[in-house]
Amino acid sequence: MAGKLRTGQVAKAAGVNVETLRFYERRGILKEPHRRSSGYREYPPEAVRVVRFIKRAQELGFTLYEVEELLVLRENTDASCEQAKATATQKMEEIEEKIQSLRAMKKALGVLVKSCASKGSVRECPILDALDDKPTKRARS
Amino acid sequence: MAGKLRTGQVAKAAGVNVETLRFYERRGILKEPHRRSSGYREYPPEAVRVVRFIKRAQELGFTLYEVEELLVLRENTDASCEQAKATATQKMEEIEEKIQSLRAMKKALGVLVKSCASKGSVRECPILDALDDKPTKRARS
DNA sequence: ATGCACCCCGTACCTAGGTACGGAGTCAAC
DNA sequence: GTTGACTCCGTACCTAGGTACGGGGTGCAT
Repeated sequence: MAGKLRTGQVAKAAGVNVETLRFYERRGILKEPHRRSSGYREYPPEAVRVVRFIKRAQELGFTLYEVEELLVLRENTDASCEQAKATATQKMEEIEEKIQSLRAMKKALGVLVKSCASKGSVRECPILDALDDKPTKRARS
Repeated sequence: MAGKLRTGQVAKAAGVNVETLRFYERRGILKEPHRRSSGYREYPPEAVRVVRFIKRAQELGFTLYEVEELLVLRENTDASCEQAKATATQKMEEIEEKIQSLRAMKKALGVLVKSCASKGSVRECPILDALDDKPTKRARS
């Protein structure tokens, strides 16, 4: 059950093109699927989710390398547990900082919209302030 | 008060290199500063904040083009207000979706860390699920 | 009035992340 | 058993976002 998928099907379902799958495979971010005797790749349905994850994570500002780290965590839950835990914890912090920045940006845009809606002009636009005390390097403790 | 800055100073303060400033200027994302009679650029202190904003926004997954849109909003608060409002509102939605995705990712990592801390292995890692139903169209509140 | 750091500009080059090409083999429906 | 869509692989090419180079001018402290 749960048919195996071929490259074209995975690509279409995930919204990427076939060459991208091969590219990810070469990069090691997508692991090599089983092959038929003909050489055709046969992906498990999960592959689609992996690829979608990759694309979404990229939109969130993660590099392929970082995405790979995240995916490794996924498999790696028994071996080198402490290591994995440390990585995960650190990623969580990074993610939290991104969330904070995005919240600030959203808020700043909200202010713009509102001032725009009510009256004409706003001096001192808040957008720059939004990311000004950037949590970029480390959230201040 | 508040001296004008030269390229090197802005670059250093913002953590980029000088060529990057020129590159942004060519791209139109950083507007051309005043020049001395010698041809030297003189930036207002705010330029540093603009550049930092650009860098941070990129880390949040925005392209330079998108960053430009955001920066344009900043200046554009009187003219074509309705237009600006629409753009801002749409960006806010996009940002909210990113926040949702990041929250989901963070939570998934939390599960990993916990399961890792307590016992050995976890089947069915939650990371993929995190972005699986990406909030692209329907953010769950 | 010289030295050294800094700036100018144009142009070439680089990395990340794909995309496209093209000749050959495979699958399945007709 | 042929046809048309799909897949294989290697290699070349492309876009975004910078970086580096190099020859020449500037600023200012000594």
